[in-house]
Amino acid sequence: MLIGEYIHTIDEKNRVSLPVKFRKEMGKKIIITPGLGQCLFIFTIKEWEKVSKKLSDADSNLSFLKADQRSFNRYMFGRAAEVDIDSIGRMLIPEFLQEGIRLRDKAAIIGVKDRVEVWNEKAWSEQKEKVAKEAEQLAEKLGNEK
Amino acid sequence: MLIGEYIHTIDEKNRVSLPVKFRKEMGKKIIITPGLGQCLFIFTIKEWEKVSKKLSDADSNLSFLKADQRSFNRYMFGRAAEVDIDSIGRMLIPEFLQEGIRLRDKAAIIGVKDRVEVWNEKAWSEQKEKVAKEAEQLAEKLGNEK
DNA sequence: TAATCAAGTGGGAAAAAGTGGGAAAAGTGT
DNA sequence: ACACTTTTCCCACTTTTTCCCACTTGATTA
Repeated sequence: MLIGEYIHTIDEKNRVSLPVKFRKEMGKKIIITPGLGQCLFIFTIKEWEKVSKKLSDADSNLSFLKADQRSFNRYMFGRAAEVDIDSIGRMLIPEFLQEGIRLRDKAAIIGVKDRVEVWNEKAWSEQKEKVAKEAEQLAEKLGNEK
Repeated sequence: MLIGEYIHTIDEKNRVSLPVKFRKEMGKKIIITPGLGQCLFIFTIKEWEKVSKKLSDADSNLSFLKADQRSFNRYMFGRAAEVDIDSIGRMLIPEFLQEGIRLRDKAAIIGVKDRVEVWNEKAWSEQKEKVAKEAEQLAEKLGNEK
């Protein structure tokens, strides 16, 4: 399971180390897409197959209008990139994906169960702060449902 | 069953001894997450599997499409850590988890039935004091209702 | 009360992880 | 075909983490 938070450098050649704890699970090839919220998603090939299938399936539980569906898919597929992990565990993040989330210098790399997210470090700490309060209430609710 | 209170040092390398009484039950690998209130939760792997299942939406591979679910999963999984217990029974608490509860110097380690909690020592003694009063009132109330 | 043992604490050395950069390879345009 | 840029691959340095050993403290018992 992919969990935890890591702050890594994005260097001049657009490379970022994938945290060691994620490497085994992610394999040698990954898919990077624009995420929802100010981040990127990273999927394993396997996970991406599941996700992309669902996304492109018009009858899925997504109640999108066809036009919306199309443009949403265009967005996800059009910007998705297949990326190799180099011999020492770094991935190369295409510049067109960096722009969207203002990535530079330091990136926060977050494990979220079966995907990885990449954030601008600052945006991540703001996100955390924002969610902290809501999360506690939500968690309490979940806890009570036991 | 995990019970009792222990005050241990958190050293410069972010290590804390797990009380001997907890070691057998916790095993060699644990999961640390932000808790409810000013503390961290420590789960056994087994317990975490239960908890994480409940947290994630079991019916949908696309739980990331829902904004609330997304932020909540991010918060819980992103701030969870799988941690090894070293050969003499210490665990390493990631700094990003320490920040949230202002952990430093002395930590209170509390057994709470099937999980362990970690508190800033001071926060814990305040918490105790607060609960003690409430408990007294509650007991009195219960007594009167007889 | 000294010796012994168990639990907890601290720190040095080795190993691993992360970062940076040079050189070879591939791609592009003239 | 050549010069020039971009990408890829690999090596080397630095920092962090892990592993292991040893000391301290406090309880136990002979």
